Amino acid sequence: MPTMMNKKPIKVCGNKVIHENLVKKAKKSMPDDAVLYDLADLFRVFGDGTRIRILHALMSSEMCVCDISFLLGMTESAISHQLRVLRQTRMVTQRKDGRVVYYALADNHIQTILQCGLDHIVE
Amino acid sequence: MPTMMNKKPIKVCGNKVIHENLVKKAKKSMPDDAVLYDLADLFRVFGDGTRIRILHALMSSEMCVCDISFLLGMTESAISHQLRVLRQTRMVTQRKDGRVVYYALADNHIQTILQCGLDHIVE
DNA sequence: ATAATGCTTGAATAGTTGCTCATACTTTCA
DNA sequence: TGAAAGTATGAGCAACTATTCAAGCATTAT
Repeated sequence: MPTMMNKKPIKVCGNKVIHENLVKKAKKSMPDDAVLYDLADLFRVFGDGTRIRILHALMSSEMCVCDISFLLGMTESAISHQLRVLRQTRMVTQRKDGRVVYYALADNHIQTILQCGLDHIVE
Repeated sequence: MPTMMNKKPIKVCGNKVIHENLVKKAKKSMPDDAVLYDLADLFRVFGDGTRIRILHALMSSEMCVCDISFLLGMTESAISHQLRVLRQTRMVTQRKDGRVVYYALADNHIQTILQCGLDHIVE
């Protein structure tokens, strides 16, 4: 299905070839830039190997910083820094018990998005 | 539902508190690191405002570089650079017609993932 | 041919990011 | 009270990234 038939390029916008109708249509269907930037921010948090592994680990069960640190073979400091990012973006929640802090996935949207991506990876 | 009941911290791994059973369970359910890093790479591509807007625009219809450039109010060079990233990660496809190059979403997984994220944004 | 158009590309640069290291905070235990 | 355990945090640095700028390529028009 050729989308472009009888849509000849026409001159607009200072010597640029533009398909006016396509651009208008696209513009109409686009959410506010703010929404799309928020969306990018969301995906950016998932866009790091350490954070993805933390999130996947928490799918199994809540865990403390030590557990995650041991599981991923990384320093507690590095994990704590990433947990902060996940906390600030409300992807995980904290529960303090004595001096141990347990982290858990904030809601099941997180799992859904992760699974969504995994489905694409495995083709 | 307290996940942690009767799971007292035990000493493992050089003076660290570890919930051995939880860590083992998490480790079993974790895909290979390679898979999770690929997943992170996938999300990282979505994790940029310009690329997200390009992808969303292409949900409406295929478009040429000029169109996208005009729609997003950015230089063709900047758009072209990002399109390269999207091309290399097989998220968009090219179709050349004369000196105009039309880009389109590579497959509908892309839309699915985008929608998945949008659902989370709007709560 | 020559010029113009649409797009691509490499280098340069400013901004961002993830980890390390040292330090500090909080809670428990002796 | 002091020490230790678990975690958090700020500074610093190396690695990465997105855009700009200038140049180049391919195709069409003159």
